[in-house]
Order: sequence, then C-alpha cells, then structure tokens
Amino acid sequence: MIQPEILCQSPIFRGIAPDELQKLFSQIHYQVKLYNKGDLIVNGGEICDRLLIIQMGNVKAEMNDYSGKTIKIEDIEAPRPLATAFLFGKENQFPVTVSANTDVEIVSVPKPEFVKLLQLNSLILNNYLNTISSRAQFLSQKLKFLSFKTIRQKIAHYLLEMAGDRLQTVEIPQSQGQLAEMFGVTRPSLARALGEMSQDGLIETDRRFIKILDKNRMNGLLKN
Amino acid sequence: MIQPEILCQSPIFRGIAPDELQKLFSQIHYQVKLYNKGDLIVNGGEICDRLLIIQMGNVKAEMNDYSGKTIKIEDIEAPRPLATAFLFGKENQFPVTVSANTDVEIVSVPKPEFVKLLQLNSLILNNYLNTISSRAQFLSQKLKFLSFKTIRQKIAHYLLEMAGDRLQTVEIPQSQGQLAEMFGVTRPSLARALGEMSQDGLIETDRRFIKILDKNRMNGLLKN
DNA sequence: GTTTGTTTGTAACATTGGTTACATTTCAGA
DNA sequence: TCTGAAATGTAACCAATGTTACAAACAAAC
Repeated sequence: MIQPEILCQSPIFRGIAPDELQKLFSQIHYQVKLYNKGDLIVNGGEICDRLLIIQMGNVKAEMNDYSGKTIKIEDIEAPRPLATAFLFGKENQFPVTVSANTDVEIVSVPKPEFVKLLQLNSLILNNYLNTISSRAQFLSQKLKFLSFKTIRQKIAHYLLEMAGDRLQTVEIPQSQGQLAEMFGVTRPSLARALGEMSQDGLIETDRRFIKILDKNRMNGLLKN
Repeated sequence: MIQPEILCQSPIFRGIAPDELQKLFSQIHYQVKLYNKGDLIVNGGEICDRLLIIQMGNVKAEMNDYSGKTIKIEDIEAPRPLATAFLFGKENQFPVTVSANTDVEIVSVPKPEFVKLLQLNSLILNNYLNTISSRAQFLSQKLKFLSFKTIRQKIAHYLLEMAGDRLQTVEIPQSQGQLAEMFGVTRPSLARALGEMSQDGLIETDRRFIKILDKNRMNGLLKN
C-alpha cells in the first residue's frame, strides 16, 4: 500500500533507498488512509499523536480564527509530512484544519511507531532532527528580525548580514517589493527609508546595488 | 567523571535513573572539560558538532553585534544543556559566545555519539524531541503574536485567548507594565489603547480585571 | 493613619510608517 | 527600435505609537 519510491522523496525519508524503506515499514504498524476531494483530514485542535505523510495528492491547511472563520495557511503536496512540529513538545494539538484539495492518500504512523523508526534508522533520525531544528532556527531568525523596530534598523541589519566582513557593496537578490514584504513593511515606506539613509550619507543606492558608506553609524543604529 | 545524579536533572536526561545513565554513558565516547572562572567556552560562530551540558557552575551567553561589542543574552546554570537547537539543522553554528561565570564542568558529547544515545534510549529521544519541538512551538506562538500590528489587535488576541469559551471577565496576571513589555509596546501606549477600547464599548476595565463586552467586534479586529 | 514606593490613568507633542497617487526608469519581447 | 508591463522613486496626508511628564490611586510597612 505504501509507495517507497514516493515516500523516500519526503524530507524525513530522504536518502533512504526505496527497498530499505519498504523493509523498515514492514517492521512497524501504520495505516494508509484514502480521502476524497473535499474530505476533512484533520480538525484543528485535535490531538496530534501520529505522523501524517501525504503520499498522493495535495491538501490545504486552514486556521480558525476566534469567530469561526477560516484563513487559508498553505497548500501541502505529496510527499510532504503534515505538522511535524506538533508531534512532540508541550502543545500536542494540530494548530490547523486540513482538508483534501484532491483525492488523497495519507500514510499515518502512530507516534510510538515513529519513535521506533527513529531508533531503527539513524538517517531518518537525523532527517527528522534536522527538519525541526531548521524550523526552530528559521523562526528564531525571523523573530530576531522582527525585534528591530524601525525600517532603518531592519535595513541596517539586513545589509550588514549580507555584507559580512567582505565588500561593502551589496546586491539585493529580490525586488524591492519582495524585500519590503520580508521586512513586513510596505514598498513605498522601504523606498523612503532607503532614500533618507542615502541622504544621510549612510548608504549609496543604485537600484539593486547598495553601498555601505558608514559601517560604524549603521552598527550604531542597531544598538538602541 | 560524570555525575549521573546531577545530569539526570537536565531536561534531556529527565526521568532516567542515575545508574542507568551511568551505564548509557559507558557505551559512548565523551569528555568532561574543566574551565576556570572567566574562561572562554564557546566562541560565537564556531561549528556546533557536540552537545554541551553544564555539570557544575554557571555560564553566561553573549552575542556579538556587528561592531564587535557584546550583549549579554542569558545566564545558564547546571544542569542545563547549551544551544540544543543548533546541534542539528542547517545552521550548525553557535549563535552566541559562552564564557564561565564560575569554575565550570562541562560534559561534551560529540554529535554522532549523542545520536547513539538517542537510539539507545527512547526516553532520551523523547526528551530531546520534546525540547526542540517545544522551542519551535514557543517561537511560533511568539511570532503569531507579533504578526498583529496594532495594540488593539494584540489586546484582543490576548484577551480572547485568556477568556477561551468561558467567562467574560479576565484577570491579567501581571502588571500592566509587564504586559506591555510582552506585547513589545510601551506602558502608556497600552494604557491608552485600553482606555480607548473601553470608551468604544469593547471592554470594561477595572485595574487588573477586564470584562469583554463585545466579543464579536473583538473578533472583527483580528481579521484585517 | 500616615507614609512611601509602585502601579495606573492621561495628556501634549514628536516620530514613524501606512496609504494613495503619480512620475520615472528599466527591461523583455514584439 | 518600439512598447507596455513591472519596478522604482517620490510626495502629501493620515493614523498609530513612542516619549515625556505628571497626577491619581493603590498597597505595604511603619
């Protein structure tokens, strides 16, 4: 019922040979569940006590706000797992409601069985640890970024990060609009801030190329 | 050299009997390193390829800003581990510089050996997974909180979370100042927002007690 | 009951960023 | 080379929040 060639593409089983994966699954209990398009797969708030991996099709994750309305969070496709971050830890509930965008096959592995898998195969263990650690690191980065209040600070942090100890001219790899979105500000505001910093002699801008003129004052911005 | 009675108090080894822990450690390679007060233990940016657990004493973690100045992040005491979130994942560098506040004993377990431990004992595995998952969940919560732009939204989110489906009167368990800090805003701004919401008939405030008058409109605040 | 330090309420002013609108520049494809 | 869409620069105005300062209410210790 499981399709090892597909599952081994998943972040958790990456690097495992299909026949090896088949063998591993033969040592544990699991289910493959089928859903039709539109079916509810997981209800928000439900206890998360099993790992779910999409084997076929794709699903959408939505979150309920307090009034009961739902906001779409993301689409998830085979062969990605669902809510890996909520299998362990204090908050063992699905934060989202998941339903089927298409006909869907889901592999469901109970938590204790998944723990067995982790102990049987160190590659899976490493993959899983890497997945959730990377997530924590990503969130941590994001949070650090948000801790800078003003746009100037965000720009300074971003540029100094990009520049490192090397050259002083940085090329931003995205459009200004995308950068603004990443900063959580509007595009005109970002442009204004860049313009003002340029006037103040902190930087020199030429479209996507930004030259840091006064590294010391840039550093100073990040302290208060 | 290791002191199982102390280590088993650590979040990672919680629930393991001291003699069991002794036995587990006898199956792996590890070092116990001694540092004097003031010694540098980890330099920021160093590759994190081993688990460090403080067995005795306490250390301080500092972060370098871009100008080379250091900002103190936190003090960590025995028997807590250091930087559990950076052993795995994409970003395998210590984000902080760690130095000894007192004379310190540190147990150092190379990553591959720690993986062995995880495979040998499912309690340790669960503990570790819980630790980093909880961290990711905590960060995720914090991030969600910051995603609300206005103070009114933050208040609404906080109150609705506190109230749940129950009573409509919430007692905030901290001073207004602490709440403001948690929201990332200043105290007068928070007080003003509360005052305005009170005027608008959304809530009724009496020092630490806040009564939600119009749950629907509160929900409405969180949508846009 | 008085005193003293802490918490809370409030007001005026300054700063920041969002909104909207439009002009200008760049660049890819016809 | 021309053309139209996308990206960028800029400006005026407005809303939200920070800053600072002070008064009122409260709580704990005396």
